[in-house]
Amino acid sequence: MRDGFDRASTNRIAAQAGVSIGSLYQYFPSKEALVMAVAERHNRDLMNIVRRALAEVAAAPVRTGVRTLVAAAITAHAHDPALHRVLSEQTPRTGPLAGLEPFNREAHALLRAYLEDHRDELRATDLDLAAFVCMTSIEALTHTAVLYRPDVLEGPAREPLADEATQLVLGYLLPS
Amino acid sequence: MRDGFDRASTNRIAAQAGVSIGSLYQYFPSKEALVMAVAERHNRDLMNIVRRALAEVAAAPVRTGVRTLVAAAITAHAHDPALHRVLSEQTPRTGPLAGLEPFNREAHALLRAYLEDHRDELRATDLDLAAFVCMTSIEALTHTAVLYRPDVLEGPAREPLADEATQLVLGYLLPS
DNA sequence: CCAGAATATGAGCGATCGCTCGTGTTCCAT
DNA sequence: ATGGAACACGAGCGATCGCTCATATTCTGG
Repeated sequence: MRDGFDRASTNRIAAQAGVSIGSLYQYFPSKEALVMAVAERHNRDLMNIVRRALAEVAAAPVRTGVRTLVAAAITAHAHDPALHRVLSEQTPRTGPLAGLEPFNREAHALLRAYLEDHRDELRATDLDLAAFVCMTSIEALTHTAVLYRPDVLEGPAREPLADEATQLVLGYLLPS
Repeated sequence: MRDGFDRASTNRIAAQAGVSIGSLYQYFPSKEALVMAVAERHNRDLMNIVRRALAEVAAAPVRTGVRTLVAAAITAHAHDPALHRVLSEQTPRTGPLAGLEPFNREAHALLRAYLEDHRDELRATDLDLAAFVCMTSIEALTHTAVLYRPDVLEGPAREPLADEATQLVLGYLLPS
């Protein structure tokens, strides 16, 4: 039964970190604060990858930009996958840890801004909805692939999944 | 901190069910078994929806069939969303509850079989990968929408999300 | 009506949790 | 060298967990 957050008891965390629980509680007022600190650092790392990628493609057309964004999503998910899995699958959206939501919000807002800058290349009109569809699809594909299907990340083609995800999103965004 | 499985203590479950814990443990040998029973019933319900939808579209072309499959995915996710969220987000993929994976496996296999029956309509060649991409995308879109974006399920258009998801998948599957 | 089987009950056991606090140790200005 | 601030320590508190078991209640065939 116990897994994720609950497997990480404060005593175990302290032992693993090589300090006593007493010391641990001098730096973090509660287990919740400790988890928040870990989660926020992780999310900051991820957002840096996302922001850098979006800045990099800001001037690039959607047709080539999406590929870069997909690659960035894979890179982001490959960054400490075990931690990412626990945080994304076990963080309650309600309750004291709900503050992690802004990460998704910002990524969504940034992607929407990029799409709006390139709206003349796109088929869709509701760019908020389009950004939601792209974000969710890319996130799910890379997330699932990194955690459960590492085989599709390095196949006969160099990166089959990245190619497919790019196809998926471009076929959706661009006019046919 | 406590949420999901851990918020549901055996004593609370028993009280909520209107029986004593003693009685509860006459029917389920452990909390794990109880959770498994709940999860299996839920997954059976979902698989029935998926199987029925795939049987219904078996002879239909991809262009019209995908829309039905997307609708089925939304229906499935709308079936007890709170339970679905706990099961899908908090069930550890490793450990004693790992037995829930076959659900995804079967759905993936069924979709792949459908795609193979219609391979002459499709652009892709690796239908296993294509099934993975479609499953993951549709699942993520409907899952996220039902749980966190109910607004995109009933907008100005009758079902904006269903339309977008169908566009996404068809644009990916069909030759341009 | 009754014996025994089947079922229901909940106090409480041992384990584990997050966390406290009295104590020991290290460091540095004087 | 010394006194005090800052830091580290871990035994153990109170709460809660999953679960047991001695006991009470209900059902059923003769």
